[in-house]
Amino acid sequence: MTEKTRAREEGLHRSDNRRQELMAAAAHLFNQRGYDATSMRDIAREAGMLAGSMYYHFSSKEDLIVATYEEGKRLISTAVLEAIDGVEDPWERLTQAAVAHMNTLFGGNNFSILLCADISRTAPTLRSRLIEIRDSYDKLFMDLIEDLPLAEDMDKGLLRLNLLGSLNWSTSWYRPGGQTPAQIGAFFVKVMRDGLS
Amino acid sequence: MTEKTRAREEGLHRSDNRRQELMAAAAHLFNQRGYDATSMRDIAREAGMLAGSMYYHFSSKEDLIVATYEEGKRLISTAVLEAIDGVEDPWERLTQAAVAHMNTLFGGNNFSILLCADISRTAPTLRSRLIEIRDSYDKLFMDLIEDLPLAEDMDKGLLRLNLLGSLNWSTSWYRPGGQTPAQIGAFFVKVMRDGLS
DNA sequence: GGTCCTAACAAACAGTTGTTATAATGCCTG
DNA sequence: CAGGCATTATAACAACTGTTTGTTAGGACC
Repeated sequence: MTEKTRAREEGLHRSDNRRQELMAAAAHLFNQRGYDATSMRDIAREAGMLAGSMYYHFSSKEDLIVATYEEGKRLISTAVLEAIDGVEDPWERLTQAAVAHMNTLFGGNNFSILLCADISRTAPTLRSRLIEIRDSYDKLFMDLIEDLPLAEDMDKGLLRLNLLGSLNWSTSWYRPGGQTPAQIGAFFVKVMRDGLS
Repeated sequence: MTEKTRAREEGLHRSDNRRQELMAAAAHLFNQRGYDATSMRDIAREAGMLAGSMYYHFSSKEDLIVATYEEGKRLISTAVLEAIDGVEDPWERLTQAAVAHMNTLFGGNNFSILLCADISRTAPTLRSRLIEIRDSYDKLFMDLIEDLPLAEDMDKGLLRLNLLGSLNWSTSWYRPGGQTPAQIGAFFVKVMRDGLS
């Protein structure tokens, strides 16, 4: 009663909970099998409803995909921004960003890791929506690299792709047990800064 | 006549040509849309035959996928081995390998680039077959990095993942017009060697 | 108490999927 | 010319796809 009322006052309906549950189920399956191999029925089953019922919450599979992707961007953006807040040294900022990036990816949240999946093979209409979301996240790293004290002619766009490539590729090989995600992130930045020789 | 005869003597049938054509069509579509979104009918149409007829050449879609993947590994392995042949300096060997890697990926061959697709979301039985193939290619780079003059406690496995991550991730963003694939490959190795500061 | 909104079920839609069995073609050899 | 084999076409299969529709139960609100 009172709970319902409070929820209502905050503009939340019961459907917002179920919506979140659907997104969680979807993100989980998307990570496990990919977008194509995950059917609406699979997602619905994991969330405890039937496929048709999902269309009350999401008007299409594409919209559901975009919603999970956007949630992933929201979570990882927040984490990175918090991590660099107050840090002054440009290299330290990049390091902390990479660490937060990795910690978020492998911290158990099923959403952010979706941002690291290759989307170049998805359907064009979906792809363009996802690209826009990810670009807005990548911009964070672009700014961090822009602030580094580098030679004038250094290709900073290529540097960003260099680092994000290493970091994101980790989603295809990382398994718990060895180096922690934070160590891996810091290591990649350190190698980029200091080199090996 | 004589051509046919010679082909026959070498154990080649007409089907070997068609098999290659099917693999080429498959690789092209796999790159464009991914494995799941590419149907056997799509591949057959591009090769000028009907879906059912493909099963004379490949006993399943999975086998066709594995065949294209393996062909990709064969091509890029050959290119890298040729590139480092005779080169002595360890860093130069790694550089030449990275350059050959990139040149092969973006050199118009539709097979090798398949090796850079994330396969962690494919069906388990297929995945294990693909992993085996790619591992045998990655080993080339493992050896190259093993030969670098590095500190004793340096994690060389992580270095390989660092470099291959950057290189392979390029398949998700590279477009002709800017730096050439060769320049990108050499740049990533140079950054790893010398750092930025 | 009647009305509307929320949320879900149940069933079906038309189209696509990988795959198979069978039949037809066409070329090479004898 | 005949026989056989290599290669393709044809047609169908069961299962699955995203989505739509009609319906229903339960609260909330006037």
